[in-house]
Amino acid sequence: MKEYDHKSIEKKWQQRWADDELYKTPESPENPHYILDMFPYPSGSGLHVGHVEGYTGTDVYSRFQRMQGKDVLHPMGWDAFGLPAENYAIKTGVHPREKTDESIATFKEQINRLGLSYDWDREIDTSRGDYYRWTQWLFTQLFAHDLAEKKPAKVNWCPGCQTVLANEQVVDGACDRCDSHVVQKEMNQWFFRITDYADELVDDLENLDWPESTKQSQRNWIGRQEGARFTFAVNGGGTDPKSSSSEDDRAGLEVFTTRPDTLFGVTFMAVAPEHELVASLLENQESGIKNHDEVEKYVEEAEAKTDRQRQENKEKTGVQLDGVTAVHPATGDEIPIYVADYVLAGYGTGAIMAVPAHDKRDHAFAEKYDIDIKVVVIDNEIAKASDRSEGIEGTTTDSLSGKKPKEIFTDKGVIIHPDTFNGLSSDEGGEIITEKFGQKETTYRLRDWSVGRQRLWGCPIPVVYDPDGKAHAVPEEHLPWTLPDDVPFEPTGEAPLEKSAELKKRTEDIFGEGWTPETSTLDTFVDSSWYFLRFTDPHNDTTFADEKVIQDWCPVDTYVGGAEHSVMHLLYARFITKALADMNHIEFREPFISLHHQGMIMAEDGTKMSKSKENVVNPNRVVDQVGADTLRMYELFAGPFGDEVDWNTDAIAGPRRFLEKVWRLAHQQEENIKDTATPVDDHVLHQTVKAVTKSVADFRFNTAISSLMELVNDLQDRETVSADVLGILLRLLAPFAPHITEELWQKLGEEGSVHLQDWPTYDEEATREAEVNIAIQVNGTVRGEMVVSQDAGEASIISQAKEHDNVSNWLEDKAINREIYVENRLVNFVTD
RNA sequence: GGGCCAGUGGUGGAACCGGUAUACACGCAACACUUAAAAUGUUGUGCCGAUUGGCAUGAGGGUUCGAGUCCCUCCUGGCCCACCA
Repeated sequence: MKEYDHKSIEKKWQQRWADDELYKTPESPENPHYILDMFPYPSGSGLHVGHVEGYTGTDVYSRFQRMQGKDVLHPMGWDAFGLPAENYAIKTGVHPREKTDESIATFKEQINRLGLSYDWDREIDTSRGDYYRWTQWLFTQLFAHDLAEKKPAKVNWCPGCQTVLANEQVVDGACDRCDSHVVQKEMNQWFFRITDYADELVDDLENLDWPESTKQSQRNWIGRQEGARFTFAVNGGGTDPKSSSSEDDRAGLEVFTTRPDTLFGVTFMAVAPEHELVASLLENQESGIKNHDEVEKYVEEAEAKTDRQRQENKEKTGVQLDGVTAVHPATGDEIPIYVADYVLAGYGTGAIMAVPAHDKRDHAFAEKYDIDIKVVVIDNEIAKASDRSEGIEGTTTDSLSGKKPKEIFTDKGVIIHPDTFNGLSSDEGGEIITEKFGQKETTYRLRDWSVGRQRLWGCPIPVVYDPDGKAHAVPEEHLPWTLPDDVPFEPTGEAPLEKSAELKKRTEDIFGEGWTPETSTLDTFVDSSWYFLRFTDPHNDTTFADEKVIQDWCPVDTYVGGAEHSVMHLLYARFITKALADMNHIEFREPFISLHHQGMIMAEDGTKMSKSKENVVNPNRVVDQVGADTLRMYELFAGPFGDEVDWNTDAIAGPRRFLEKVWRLAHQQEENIKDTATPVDDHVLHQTVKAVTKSVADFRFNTAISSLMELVNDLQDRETVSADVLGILLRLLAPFAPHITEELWQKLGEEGSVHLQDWPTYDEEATREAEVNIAIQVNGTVRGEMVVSQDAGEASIISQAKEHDNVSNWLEDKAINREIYVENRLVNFVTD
């Protein structure tokens, strides 16, 4: 018997499959199934065992679907624009193009050594003109439909990367790439209006077969809040609130709240330092604000701070706007207004009605500045007037401060008597109060998507400016609007493309004197927001992808990638899909029907694998030592697909031994075939086919593998194994271990590749065993076991059970109250 | 503070609709083969007792003939979000 030599076998079949174009995507699919991995950024450090689990999962699933007769689209490509290559260029002077191509070559070689069944004819590279031409086309479409716009905005500026960052890229006030402290800067920026789709992006999550945690992350990110808007008139500064002139912001201070039921508990207002009311009070000489300088100083200090610095300061701070008051819309009470930096300018209206009795932050502020606290809700009911001084103990206020409110609710100047709401639930009261004094409002945490980057290694924004400074999309015939080649790498603070003479000249040549190019590039999330469409028709040079071909394959049936993309990438791709649907380019509104996350592979010590800790496992090394088939099985067997697992070199022995057993089994079989006609009617076999089929369909690869191990353990104990049975084993195993199964399949003398065979089927009837072992319980505790035949009736089984030696001892002198029989499982006798 | 998830042998984990908890694998031990080792094979392996018993799925309650699974309270850990009104 030959030894199992994984090296020669894997090399041989990888070559053969490539020559035979075994994984070519069918042209006109009748039974399409689109299985997609999140395509990687080809980093310089190469593929990492963490990638392997995800890619192997989709590979197993793709092979399984093909064997079940599906036409499978399973492509791979490169999310190739990005900062690391540019930073590497700055450091070494090597052009990002060169470095990127090198990295891609490394990745591809590593992927191919794993025996993954990608159709490489469909490879895409987002940094190539034939791809980004259509990214630019997408931009011009959004621009034409008012979904892309340039607007002045305070943006996150990373001094380290010399660029603008999206909110999503700022982690705890620091750049998520270089960790520099992010500062705020006012700039003109390109945005995609994702907020137009906020409601649909929330509502459509309902119908997606995605992990609940991922849907929840998206909901949290979008942050839809139902609540109410109230307008508080502003008094003071010599302006009569009732004669509000339209351009005077002080006529009404608008607030958003999710707790309209607490309206009668408002004792002060707080506005963000950036709020326009503050600015107008400070600017207007006659505003009558008495502490002008103090307020100005506070605002200046607050604006110098980043959000992070404001958060770090746990103590709430603020300054009262002296001489100005707000008028309560229900009671007419005059209420003090404060500027306070705990109020966020970017959320809601940038101003709040403060209810210190029912909000922790407001409470802390009120305590500090000695402001009234009015309890208006007790135990989720609008408090009765008499309760507003009594019964406070043990309520929210009590738990907040241990203090009694300083002033009890007053009905001075009440328009509608607040007692009208007594005893209503918080929700009911809130609704009525909203109706009478304000209006319903929904607000979102989601901001528009800032897509401009002052970087070199990205897709150029296809926009030029006429001599008046008006933006025009570059017409389609000039796409791709190529990335110029004459740009120095070193960052200077201005956009790298600013320094390109080539780009300037090109713009003037085409559009005329005085025209200038846009010099920022697109966020790489734009590149990856539509790539799944391009895979359906990657070589099309007249459109981004033929509409009919897209319709053939899309939406993606099965999408797999890391949970770290739960928000950004997945949200952006959903938005672009909806926008393209609204522009009538595609006919579906969700890109990914079903989604799975692969778990992270941690280092042996349970920490993240990282280059600096030198604990990264290179898949090539493992493939050399034990083979790709073993590595694939090891990673899928280590635990549930979505769970994080620690790499464990010792445990690789299990799958390797298993494959060696299969190897020996096949060879022994070859040497002493006694009965090739043994019918395939064995219940173990049928049970295995059933279990593996179900497990793979559910992405439960670890249990699929253990079922296969059980089958092999069983076959090993038999004197002979027929070719039929071996053939079934090999087909079940083929998706997991494509090389060894192909080798053994050929050895069996079968026609064609094992990967082109039909998936084995099972007969439900045949999975049943003639005799089953059932448990006998007395009062729920197992007291014995017995073997019964499948056709024995309930009555006979129960009487047999009573005869059981041990059980009869337990039943002696007891009256049986109930007899419970569960088919194929157990009998339970319930006694007194 | 909010959201989501998890806690089962020495280890990774299995247990589908509430029905014999610990499948499968790693590790460990003994034995066989061997001059020896490796490899392979066989047997054993939750804990306490040693006889047919008792106790075990983070802790404590509950529902049930029966709970790892369902409900309540709590503890621990992880991930994401967070001065979002």
